[in-house]
Amino acid sequence: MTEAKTRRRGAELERAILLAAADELAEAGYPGLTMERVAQRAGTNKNTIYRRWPNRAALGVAAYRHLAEDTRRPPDTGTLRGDALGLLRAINCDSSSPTARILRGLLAGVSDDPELLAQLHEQAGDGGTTAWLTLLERAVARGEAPPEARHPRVATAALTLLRNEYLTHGLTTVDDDVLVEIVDEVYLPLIRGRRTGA
Amino acid sequence: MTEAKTRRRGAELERAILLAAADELAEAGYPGLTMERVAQRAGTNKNTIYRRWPNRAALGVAAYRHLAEDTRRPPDTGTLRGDALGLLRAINCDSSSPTARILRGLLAGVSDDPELLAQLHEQAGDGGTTAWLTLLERAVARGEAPPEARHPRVATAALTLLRNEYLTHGLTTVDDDVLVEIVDEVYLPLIRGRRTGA
DNA sequence: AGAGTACGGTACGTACCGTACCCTATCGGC
DNA sequence: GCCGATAGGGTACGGTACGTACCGTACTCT
Repeated sequence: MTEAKTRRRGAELERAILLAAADELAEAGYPGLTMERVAQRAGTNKNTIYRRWPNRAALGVAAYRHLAEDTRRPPDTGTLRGDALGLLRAINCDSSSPTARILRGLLAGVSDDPELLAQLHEQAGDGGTTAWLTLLERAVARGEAPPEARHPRVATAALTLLRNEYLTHGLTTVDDDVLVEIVDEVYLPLIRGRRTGA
Repeated sequence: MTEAKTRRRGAELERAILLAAADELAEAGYPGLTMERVAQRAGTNKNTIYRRWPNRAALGVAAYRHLAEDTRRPPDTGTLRGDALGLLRAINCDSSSPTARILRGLLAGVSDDPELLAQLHEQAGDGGTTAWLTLLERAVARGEAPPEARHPRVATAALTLLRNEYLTHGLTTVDDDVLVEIVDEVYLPLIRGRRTGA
């Protein structure tokens, strides 16, 4: 029936598997990502999957890349506050429903594999560092922030606080009040306070 | 042989189970915490464990309380910088070897149980809020920090950054340089920046 | 056309969760 | 000091999922 088409190979098949895995991740989270279901959904079998990824965790991380497409183009609202809040809201929106749960599961699943954990960190964490830095650059150019503010750990502090909210509270979407609080009570004071001469 | 003693019951048995579970957690992490091993180590059987905790996640969270004894008495060094750094170092020390991995595993394992997640959050996260607030109070009293700094999200910002380091980098112990950077580049500027009139 | 390779199907071994069943030791009341 | 009720101990079981092995088959490349 549906098998009338030609047998897929190589990259095409690999994309199909990753797509199926990403769908399963979105529907059932990492704990619900089973090799058998992925194989069935992709119209293939476990054998083929294990030829490409050594275990479930590796497949999970690879599939996660397809879910967490980096859509972090920093907004340009004219003020640091607006930019920061906009970026947080964008992240909170597209990182909305299942992502936090999936990320928690993956973080646990790759506990014993430093390489996978590094991949995951690059994907979920510091992928956005440059966005935050350019956002700060603009604020510096406007004279709104001191040049000393351009520090990676400072730039991403707001993101770190937001991610902490996801990870420890188990929330899928953070209330907008929290985003405002992070920006007004932490991020902006932090930038202000990095002016030298204090 | 070793069974010559009397059969344990109630609280005594419960403590033995929790102790065994905590040991297993420390040795093999949450993924390695199996009911059978815990039962064997405690000298009992799964039956008895399931009479007390409904599932593995609940047992894991309960056992975690025994591992993460809250030893956060804020140090008193006379400066905010010294206090904050001391508290971070204390946390980094006793939260050293396996705790990050265990916490990652538990966070994932309780994903679908809000009550357990709340327990875990209370234990691992905001249990230290008061310590950070008293630390800030002293700084305010010394005139070293503005009164506006006494805000929960501000007070625990350093802890949040440290925990983020644990969770996303998979590190068991964070390098002291990172602690210094968190305090000097983020925490102290943040406190400074919360002075009004800026 | 033929060798080599990649895919598909399936069955298997292992591990572990959670449950059921039954026996036995201990406790509290009398 | 006996006796039912309760709680602990032992074991076996169903169910699920990971990861592996084996083998037949389609495709590719020369």
